[in-house]
Amino acid sequence: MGYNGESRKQKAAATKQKIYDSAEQLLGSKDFSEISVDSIVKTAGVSKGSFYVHFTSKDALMASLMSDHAVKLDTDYRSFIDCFPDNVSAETVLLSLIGKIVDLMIEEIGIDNSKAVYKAQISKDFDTESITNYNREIYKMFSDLLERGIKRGEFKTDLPLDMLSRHFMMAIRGITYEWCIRYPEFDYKTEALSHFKIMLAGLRKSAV
Amino acid sequence: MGYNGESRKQKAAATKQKIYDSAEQLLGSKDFSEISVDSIVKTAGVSKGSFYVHFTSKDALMASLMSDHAVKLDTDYRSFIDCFPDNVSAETVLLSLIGKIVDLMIEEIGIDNSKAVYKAQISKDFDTESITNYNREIYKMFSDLLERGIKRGEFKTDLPLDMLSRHFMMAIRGITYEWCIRYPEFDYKTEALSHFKIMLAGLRKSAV
Amino acid sequence: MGYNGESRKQKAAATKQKIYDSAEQLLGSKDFSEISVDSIVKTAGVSKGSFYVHFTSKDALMASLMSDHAVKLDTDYRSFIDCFPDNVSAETVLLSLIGKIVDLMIEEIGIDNSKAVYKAQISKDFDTESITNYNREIYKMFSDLLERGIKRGEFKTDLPLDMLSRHFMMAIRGITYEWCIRYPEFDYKTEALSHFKIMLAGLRKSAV
Amino acid sequence: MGYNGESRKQKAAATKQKIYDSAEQLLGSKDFSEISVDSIVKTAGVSKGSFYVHFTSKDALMASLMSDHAVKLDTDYRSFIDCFPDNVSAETVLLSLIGKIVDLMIEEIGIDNSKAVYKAQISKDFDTESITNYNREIYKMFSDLLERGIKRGEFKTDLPLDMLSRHFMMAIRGITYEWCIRYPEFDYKTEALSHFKIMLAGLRKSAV
DNA sequence: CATGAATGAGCCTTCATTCAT
DNA sequence: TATGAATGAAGGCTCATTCAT
Repeated sequence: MGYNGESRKQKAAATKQKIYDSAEQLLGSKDFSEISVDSIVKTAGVSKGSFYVHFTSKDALMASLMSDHAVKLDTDYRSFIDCFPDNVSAETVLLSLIGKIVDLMIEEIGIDNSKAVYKAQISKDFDTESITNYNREIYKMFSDLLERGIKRGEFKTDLPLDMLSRHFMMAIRGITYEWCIRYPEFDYKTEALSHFKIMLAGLRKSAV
Repeated sequence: MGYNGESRKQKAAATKQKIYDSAEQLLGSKDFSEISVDSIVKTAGVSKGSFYVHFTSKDALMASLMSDHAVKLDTDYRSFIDCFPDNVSAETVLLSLIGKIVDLMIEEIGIDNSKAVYKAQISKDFDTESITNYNREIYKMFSDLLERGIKRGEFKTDLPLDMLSRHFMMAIRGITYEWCIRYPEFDYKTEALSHFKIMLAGLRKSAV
Repeated sequence: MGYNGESRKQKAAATKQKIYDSAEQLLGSKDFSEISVDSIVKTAGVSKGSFYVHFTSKDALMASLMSDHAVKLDTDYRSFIDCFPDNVSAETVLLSLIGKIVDLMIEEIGIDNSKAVYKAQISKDFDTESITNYNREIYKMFSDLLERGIKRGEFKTDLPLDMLSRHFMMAIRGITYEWCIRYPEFDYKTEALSHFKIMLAGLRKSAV
Repeated sequence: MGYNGESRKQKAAATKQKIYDSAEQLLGSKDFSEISVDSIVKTAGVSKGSFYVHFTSKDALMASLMSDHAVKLDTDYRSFIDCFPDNVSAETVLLSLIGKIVDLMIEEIGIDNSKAVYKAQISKDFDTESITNYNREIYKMFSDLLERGIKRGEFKTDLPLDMLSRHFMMAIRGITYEWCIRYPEFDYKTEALSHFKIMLAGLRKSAV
């Protein structure tokens, strides 16, 4: 019986994962509102009833999906930043982080999920709290690096730190949005680096 | 009879406008795909049949909505730019244009239509040609002003003009997106001006 | 004023005719239930209101259409029959009539109207009295010719005249139905003549 | 659980049958295009959603309806023919087959389904492949019997076998069509037998 | 846990008809 | 007569969700 229970748990987890994976896969080629529970369970090869055993609703699944990505990204970013020695300039680390963000967006998230996220945030299709939290984390990283740069005299600015970070957030978002709507012609990484070079130049000898 | 004919036409136009306005209003609180023709005609207080008398489809109405705004904005921007005397610095005009864009977004388009537009572009729910045209126009204005600034020696940069303009487009988009998802807490105009001051500073004594 | 009244009448008649012609034209390429009043008035270039000025309903127009064809055909058949001299054998006239019927079906009615008629009779889409009358007329012609043939000793049969005529009606109908569903591969005329040769042979030396 | 599963399947099958039967029933009094899914489910006493659980579309249901009848008829005809001893004349078997066809049309198919079939074939409302197959089967039976008759010297004819069979098909169709539009006054069986007696007489001592 | 039949509101669109002008 | 805007009932179909087994 104990064994049986274990087996059932494993099976249940497997079922949940199958649904999860299928949803992610479908989200790749379609829009949130275009994906039906039917299509998810069909792709997963499970019954519709199973879906509602593991997820309270379609929205809940989507929110869960987002959350997982966000957590993964947070971890990746943090460990990326932590690898830089202290003597590296804030500007260098910031540009590296931009590059890393772009890399992960392309490789980990993918264009379709990115679109989904950007749409979701605007239309509040489902709970986007996890995304918001995730943004807060990136925001904090920008903030830390900018603070370090200011303390070291790399940057000069009259703007408060949180506003400055927000500008960085908005910039990366603008570029990513452009990527979403101009894909695949848009050279995401080149544009991002180029864009932030302008911004960082504006901070170096600031007249703001 | 001439008068009567006029009266009927007026009534018809009024009906069309009612539908139009209702759609715009609903687009505020909801997503395009969440708005039903039913809800539009109910809000407008007309029959569903009337909807299809005046618009060939739901998509057509939405496209029409977008197009009208775009045309109006183009005109406004152009006449705004043309008002500046030649001796005004490109930086001043650029910052003024940013301010003007923000003003029009807030007053003419409104937060809800803005959301709709941003979503529409990502999901290609319907024909976004008018939006594309509109963007092309703003892009051209940025390009013209930046070119003038470079010729006059205000800006120094190694970047080609079209890339520079694109960075401006992306920046304004990033800020507007932020406004869309942070409304009403977000101070759209202040953030926009502040942001572009950084970017323009980055162009003034360029190390890019 | 008198002239004016005349002019209006003419105009009205013209409008009616335009509607009429358009309906006929559309009936050529589409099915009765697939033709909308909208499409008719659009083709005719008149308003929808006009349609209901001249026809009480869509059904009424269709019935009228059928009736006109039927009357025209009746006249054609009768005058065709009357052209034969008395000394021509009944069999010859009968076969000629079959040929004539086929010719008129192909040239005057057309495959699409034929289909429409055959469908209409079964589903009673609209008033088919005119068709029934038309059939009665053909029936009468068959009856007359068969009677003549029997009187002259061409045919021998125990069957009553009306039953015999009905068999002819059914046969021509079966062949026409086949034409309707096998068009354009089906050789209507050849098949029809061949079919009736068998039937007439069955009457010549009857064991029925 | 095994039993329960069976019970569920049975219930599902019952629902499908209810929908099926309702469609058949409605097809009696109305035209295919006049029957709505709404009316079917209302008659069946199930939800509209259920309809689409069991049938992929309205067309699919209709095609299924046709197909089932056709398969049943094919089987019936064949076993009927096979019962005759070899020494029975082809004419006798042919007339018996006509009688059998009429019997089955009246008892198994019914006037309403017959109408539906005849309409369907003309308007190609839905997939009529099953009907075509069914016709092919009857056609083959006619062909086999006629061939036997010719070989035995019962029939003499210059016409090729396939044309002869087609004439039989057209004849039975013409009579059935008459039944469809003259029901209930029309004596289907009597007329059919009488008709084919004429045709067979025409083949016995052929002058064709 | 797993199943999948059942639900019914909702979707966009079409259409014959009416009626004020 | 002529117009065409207005109507609202259908139309076929989808879909997230429930629940008995």
